[in-house]
Amino acid sequence: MTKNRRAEKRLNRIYRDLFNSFGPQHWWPGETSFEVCIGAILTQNTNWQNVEKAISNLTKEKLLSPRKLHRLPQKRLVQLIHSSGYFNIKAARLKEFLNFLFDKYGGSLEKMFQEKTQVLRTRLLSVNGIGPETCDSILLYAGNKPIFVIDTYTKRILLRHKLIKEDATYYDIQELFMENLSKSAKLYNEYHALLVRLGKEICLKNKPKCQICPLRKIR
DNA sequence: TGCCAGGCCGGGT
DNA sequence: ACCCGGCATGGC
Repeated sequence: MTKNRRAEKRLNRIYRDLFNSFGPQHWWPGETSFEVCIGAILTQNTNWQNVEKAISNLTKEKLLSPRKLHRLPQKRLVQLIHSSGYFNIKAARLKEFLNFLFDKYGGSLEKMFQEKTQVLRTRLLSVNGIGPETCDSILLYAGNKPIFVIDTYTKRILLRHKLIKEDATYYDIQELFMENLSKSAKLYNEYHALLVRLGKEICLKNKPKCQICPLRKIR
């Protein structure tokens, strides 16, 4: 996929329409970079509301730091993140991430993000439990790196606009955005947040002719 | 009530 | 190289 004037125009128009309609989304809805990393893992295939409860438990217990979570027994972690669902597997994934963070960067996110982005991306993807979306969410929303995040909402919306085909992969879709938009973390941040907002605002499955959609093509 | 939510892994073809 | 079952809660 190379730069494509038509795609460029449509993607910019979609962004403009969404921003005009919804305004800035102030993403990621987390306080610190570390909280973003934890949230990115906890929200895998899970409603954000359930994740917020889990994060709020960790906050209350003052456990929301790499060192504290690294030391916390996994059984206790399972209890605290119970509301986020898949608690056993997610506790293990959080531990995998923390082990990685301490092994490679002495537990410092700051050090981790000093790594060259592409190198860090490859390394994060090798952590068990971190796939493309979780990895890119960490890079963009915790590390402020210009990497576009793709999720199910994004794919669904682009399908409706016929900007991609059904069989497009994560990387196909990511390339479409990154080849055709200016390489800006701020833009990627807001754009993806707006797509999620749109995905939540309208029910694409049950309301095929939603009236409130700001994008005329999504009905 | 049943369906869905800001995925990813591992085993089977 | 795909395909699919499993993982689990809380809200509507």
